[in-house]
Amino acid sequence: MRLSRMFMPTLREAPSDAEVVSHRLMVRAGMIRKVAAGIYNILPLGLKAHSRVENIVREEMNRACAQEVFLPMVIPSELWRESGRWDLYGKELLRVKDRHNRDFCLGPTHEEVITDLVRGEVRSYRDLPLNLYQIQTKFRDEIRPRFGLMRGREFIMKDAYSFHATEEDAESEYRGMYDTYCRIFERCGLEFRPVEAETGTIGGSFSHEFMVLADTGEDAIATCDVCGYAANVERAEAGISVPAGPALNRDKKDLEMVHTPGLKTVDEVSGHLKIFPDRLIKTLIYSTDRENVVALVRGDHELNEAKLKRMLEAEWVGLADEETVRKVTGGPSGFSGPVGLKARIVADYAVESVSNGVTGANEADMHFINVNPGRDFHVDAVGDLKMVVEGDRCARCEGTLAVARGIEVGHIFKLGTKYSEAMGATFLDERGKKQPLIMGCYGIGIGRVVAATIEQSHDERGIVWPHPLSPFHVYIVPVNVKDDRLFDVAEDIYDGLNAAGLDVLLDDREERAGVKFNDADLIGIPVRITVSNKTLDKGGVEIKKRREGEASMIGIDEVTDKVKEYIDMA
RNA sequence: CGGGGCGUGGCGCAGUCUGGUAGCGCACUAGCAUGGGGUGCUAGUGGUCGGAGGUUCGAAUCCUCUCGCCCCGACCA
Repeated sequence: MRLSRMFMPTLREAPSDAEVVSHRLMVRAGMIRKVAAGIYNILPLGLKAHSRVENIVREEMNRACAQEVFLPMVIPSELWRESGRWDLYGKELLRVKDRHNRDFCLGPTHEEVITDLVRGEVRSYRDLPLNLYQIQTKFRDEIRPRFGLMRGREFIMKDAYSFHATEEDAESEYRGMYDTYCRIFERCGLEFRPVEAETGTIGGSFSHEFMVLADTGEDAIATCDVCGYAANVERAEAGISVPAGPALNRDKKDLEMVHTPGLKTVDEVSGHLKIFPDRLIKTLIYSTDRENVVALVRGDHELNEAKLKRMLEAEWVGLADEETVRKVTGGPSGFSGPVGLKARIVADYAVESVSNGVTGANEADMHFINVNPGRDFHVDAVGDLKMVVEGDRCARCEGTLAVARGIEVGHIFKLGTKYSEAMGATFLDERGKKQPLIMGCYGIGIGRVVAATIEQSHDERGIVWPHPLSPFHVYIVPVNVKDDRLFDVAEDIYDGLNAAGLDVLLDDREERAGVKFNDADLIGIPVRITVSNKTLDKGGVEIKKRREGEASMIGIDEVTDKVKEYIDMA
């Protein structure tokens, strides 16, 4: 490709709304342009990077015997009503009406469509197993799109769905996809980590996320360096830590009510009473799809709603509104406590070991002190409810958890029969018995892989593409296109590299060398060949690797071999 | 959805408080020079000041409404 013909509008400055480095660099390199919040045009350079990722994904999915299909983006509401998600998915589901006033949605994910397709065709266990995937545009009306392609509303995703006759087959497919995903991200040149994850609105029995490690990541992951346990903090189990000795042995004093005017937060109350926050019992009133519950965590801990939801086996949980708080506790929010409550009370393990603690008194501006679990209030269920933090004990071994940030680029789910049962997708087994299909689903955010790559691989001058994802292999800079001698050599090299099957960008613009060097660094092509009279006089051209600082001289006839050698070894 | 902020040429911004003929840098066009890290000089192109309504002799500037975008929050009682 000749740069003079390429639509690659590079920018010296980034738009002020671009915050993270991948977003800034993608805009500056002319890879993307914004159309609306979370909605982008993808320009040639950006599309080439996307294609590189897609091709790797295709190759590996095909190798794993998955087959590519292409499903519609506009989906009739009936399918979503069948699965129950029309009502459950919430505002992220963009709903539209057609001219007949019928409801449709823009597909944020395709379990319904694929299940509908498969239930119509698959009759027998002989038709199984099946793994179908597509690479397609998804739309999720995100609450707050940001960071360019990292959290867009419209984005390109590879999603695969598998169907099996037995649990064993389904789990073996899940493990197969796990391996396939590892291979995909390794081939992309990413530093990543698979972690145990929450299943969210997709549902299913268990799942793993594939996280690219990056400080700008929106997810936090907890890892144990002793046993290798790794999980999204939304999911991560907390080990039961042994409370400090004196706390256990403290004499139980009499319950007492104290005046705490206007003091609601843990910090305010503990500051006022001059005690550590771990003496407080934080009392959270939750509404769920079936009842209101009281959840207790220690004052210095945070509640993990996903854990609460699982413990309660609820469809959804959410903090209760003021009115509900009053109904449950009899007092205003900010002064809730478990003492005397009739509602169901669940508590984190750590709450049990608080003695002579502090809680709200279910009365405005009042707290109890010297509260003791068991004596002053009952707990219906105890479990792991806290959000893990750096330094917590690992739940699986004696190690300690570290918390790092990551970008979720892939997610695999063992779905089970959630969709097949809801939508009547069944097959006949060997004995002629009707069974629901056992499903799995496996997603990769293509654009996120691109963004995460840049997030992980850049310097102050621009992008530094890992070879497999780079839009071009080589960038040729003739320092002066008006000099025929030099430009002819550049064109010969260009032809030679093209003939060798490489993707080459020839900067034939009438720009100064400095401009070209800066653009070359910005768009991050792995190899740069500079053609100038200075080097031609010494019988060669200059080769510079984007990842390395120093350039070196090579003979003109060596260029193709040297470039191939460098590109292939990555 | 709550709070805050911003909409002025393609991009980055000043001007708004205190109303008086719309400005800077980059980019773009032409010419000359230059030709290894965003070069110099000269001459240019390009703006309904997000939109609608109002106040005023006069509005980018004041008032009302509206649209869009960004940031924070929307879980710690």
